[in-house]
Amino acid sequence: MNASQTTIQLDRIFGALADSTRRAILDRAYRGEVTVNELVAGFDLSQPTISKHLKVLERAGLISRGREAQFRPVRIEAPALAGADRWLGAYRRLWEDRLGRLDRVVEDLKQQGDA
Amino acid sequence: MNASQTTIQLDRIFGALADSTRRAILDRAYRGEVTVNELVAGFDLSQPTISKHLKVLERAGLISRGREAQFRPVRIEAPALAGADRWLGAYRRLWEDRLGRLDRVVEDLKQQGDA
DNA sequence: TGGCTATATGCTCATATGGCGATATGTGGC
DNA sequence: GCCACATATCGCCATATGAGCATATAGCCA
Repeated sequence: MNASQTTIQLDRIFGALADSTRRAILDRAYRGEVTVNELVAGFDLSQPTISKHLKVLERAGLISRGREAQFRPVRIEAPALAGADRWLGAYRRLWEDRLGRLDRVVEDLKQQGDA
Repeated sequence: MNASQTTIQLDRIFGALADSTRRAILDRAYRGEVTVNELVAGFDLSQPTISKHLKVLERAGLISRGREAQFRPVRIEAPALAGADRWLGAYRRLWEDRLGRLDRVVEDLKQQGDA
């Protein structure tokens, strides 16, 4: 199951997403390219701290950095997010489709039967 | 964006998913209820270590524990996974639909134009 | 060149995490 | 009540993470 992304990549992707500041940075990058200082202005964290978060996101492949003069604009990267989405997608039938709901009913009945 | 899950819950969910052992435990629980010792047998990790992983998963709401005699069977929980999926879903247009692909083309052109 | 601005890196600190072995707790069966 | 088995918790270690301040690097512009 989920052979398309390496284990370590998924570790990094989910690890990067496990922090609200980094998720907020992604939200911001989703709306368009953004510079480090713009992020610093928006987050009430020091510039080095933001840079460190960006490094985590970059290492996970969730963002890439451009180079425009002395700016290093942050751009969101779809493939890593798509990888996480693909991993989660394998479980989607648990809550999404008719078959999944039916499974849950069966599970619940089994639970109650055992109790 | 993504108001349905609290920040801390998402921190825990993604944090729990950021470990390959825990993802493998979920894979296993997805195929049906499983006991701690069954997991220990399958993972080449000590029983306390597995229990600790289970605690992380439980705290994130990704599993729940039953009680059948002296067993505490592990059951996968859809809502937390669905929460993570919903969060990721907000970005899905980046890689999935026609509009997303068009956006990417525009972005790329803009990039090249700026370079 | 020199100075200004944007960003990165080094250091330190406090806390979190993953692993282990040893041991405690809980539950069913004799 | 006691034993055996399943699971949880404790204490410990090594390493990782997030934060800050101070400082270094890098690119523009005068």
